[in-house]
Amino acid sequence: MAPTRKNPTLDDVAAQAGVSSATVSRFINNPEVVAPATAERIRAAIAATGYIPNLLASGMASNKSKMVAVLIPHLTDSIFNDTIEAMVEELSAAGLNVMLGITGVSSARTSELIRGALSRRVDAIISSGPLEPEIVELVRRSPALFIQIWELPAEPVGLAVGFSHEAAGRDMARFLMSRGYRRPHLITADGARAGQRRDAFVAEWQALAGGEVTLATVDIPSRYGHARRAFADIRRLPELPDVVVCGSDYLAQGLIVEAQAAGLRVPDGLAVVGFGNSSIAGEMRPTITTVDVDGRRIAREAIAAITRHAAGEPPREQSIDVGFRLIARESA
Amino acid sequence: MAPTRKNPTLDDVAAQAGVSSATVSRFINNPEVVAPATAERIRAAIAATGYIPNLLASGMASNKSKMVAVLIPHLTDSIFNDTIEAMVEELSAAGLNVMLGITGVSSARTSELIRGALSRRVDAIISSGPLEPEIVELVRRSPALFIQIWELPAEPVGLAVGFSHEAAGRDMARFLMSRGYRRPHLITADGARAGQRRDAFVAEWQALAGGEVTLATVDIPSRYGHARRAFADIRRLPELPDVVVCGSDYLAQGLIVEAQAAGLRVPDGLAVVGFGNSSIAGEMRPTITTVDVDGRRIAREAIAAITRHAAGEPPREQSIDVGFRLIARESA
DNA sequence: CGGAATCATGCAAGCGCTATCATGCAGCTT
DNA sequence: AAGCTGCATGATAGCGCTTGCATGATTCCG
Repeated sequence: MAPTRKNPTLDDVAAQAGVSSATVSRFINNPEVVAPATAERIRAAIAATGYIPNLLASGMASNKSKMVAVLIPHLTDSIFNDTIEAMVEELSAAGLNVMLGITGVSSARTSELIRGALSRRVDAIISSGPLEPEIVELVRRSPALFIQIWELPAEPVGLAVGFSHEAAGRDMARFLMSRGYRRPHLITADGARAGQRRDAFVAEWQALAGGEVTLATVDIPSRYGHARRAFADIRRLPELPDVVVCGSDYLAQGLIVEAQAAGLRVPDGLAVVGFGNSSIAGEMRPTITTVDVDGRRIAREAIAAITRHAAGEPPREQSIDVGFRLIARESA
Repeated sequence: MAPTRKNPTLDDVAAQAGVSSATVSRFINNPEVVAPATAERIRAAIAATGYIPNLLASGMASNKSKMVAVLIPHLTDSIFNDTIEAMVEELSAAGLNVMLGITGVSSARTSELIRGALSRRVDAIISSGPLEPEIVELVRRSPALFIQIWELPAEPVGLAVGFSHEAAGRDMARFLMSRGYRRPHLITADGARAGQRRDAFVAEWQALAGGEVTLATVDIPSRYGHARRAFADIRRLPELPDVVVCGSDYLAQGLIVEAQAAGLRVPDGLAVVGFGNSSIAGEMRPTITTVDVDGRRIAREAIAAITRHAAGEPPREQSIDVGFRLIARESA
């Protein structure tokens, strides 16, 4: 093992460069405020000493950590992944580090992770899903910016960046009706957002005087693996639906595979729609009709807000609706 | 907005409980060393003040951050996701927070992220993939434990937890040969590990006096979306292969879909094998023959090592081979 | 050409915690 | 009863950085 000699500190660099540590600190955080000649000496000193800044000390002194917590329900087969990948990339590009938490479906777990994030004095927390009331209080009085994504609560805790799941459900109902489908079957993940889409779909469908809607629920997340059971359940219905509305493209993909394996043609024998416009949706055979959500835009809006917040600017708005786009493809 | 009054500190809690801050600190880190009665008073004081520990200060004073960096190439369609999800869960359970970095294919990006992690004085860095030589040096002299996963380099920088990609390639060659396949086509992601598997496969295949092996390369990660082009390329080969060896189950899945869409039966018309035993592999129609890697075991071994390292124990070994398992299913 | 304005830098006081050492007080032993 | 051991707690010195204020050196302009 190499000798773990102590890390060089700001003072070491300062001594080497013949300036005070304050100047080195300024150089690091704001290079243009130091004189060019000094800057050059400091640059050289940093290289010579192999200095690595200590962000713990920095965060402690400045009371900002340049870190943001990203809390997601799942990683595998998640409809969120594009958003999260975009988020992490954009955050890194903005010089912010990401603290990742996986909440599962438990709001207790979420609370725990939020506490942890607050312990680290994160600059912002990006989350989604239900919150315990006491944690809302905690978050409210913390200086960290709280951002809820993929949803637009009536009263956001901090900022919300998402879209209306009701509108998405409603639009899908109209779309399928206009395409001539009459017996939709909804497979919904057991969560709040999916429930909103489902309820809005059903309400709109009935308003349009459509036929009976059958419903099924799967565990969160709505994933490929649920397809076998979901399809078996469909076969047991008294009357076969003509279109299946899935909570994710992964589930939709699984259903298509099952349907085809059972000898049904998609969409003629059974149509299928997904949700999220995951990369597979456009590649599946048949390509999957779905709802596109611009994850990268969500990421960008969130990060712009964080940047403004960090600069001390007051929040501009409480929620940002990034909308969604229904993409009609081959599967329905 | 709620009044952002200052966060209570250890001293506030101490005053409230009528003890010194040192005792409160001890209580937090090691509850059993304080007298039960005192402990109770402190517990009450923490609740009363709404104290949230400041892990930045803690980390700075103790020189350990209770944070580990996890660096992965991708999030979407990644063969790693199960491992990462397990990793994050197990780390959280062990009271460690996760700093996530997405490296892409660039080792420069990896270096940058490692520097960032070192800046935060992480207790460990979990990474995979190629490293720039200078960063190896940096990591070597840092007190953080460096763990390479999903591979077993000849000379690990710190600890390696993975399996032999050569062995995996070799075993797959033997398996396919024994099944009677004669014209394999390999679709390999453009990365080191996949390359090792490919080379070992080819070498073994030739040693077994098998027929010609055709090769193709796709971008990292080896994902579903590559399937269309990959399949089109296969059709253009002078002679159709009898089995396609894919770099991931996602790609394998895509190929099966393409093959079926083209009227080929899998495995009779064209067999397909994947890699990684992702959740879809066992659910696809036909189910996918693949290589299983125990991601959760990798996570657990890594975390056990981190825990020991944090406790000051010397490292037990340089690399841990978790092996792999070839799972024969319907697709080949 | 003198005083004001501007600029680059230094000084030093923390930020909130941990860890070492010291201290006082019980409970034992002989 | 005197001395000792062990335990629970207190006092305190940093950990490495940022930042407001002070300072000295330039520059500017009437």
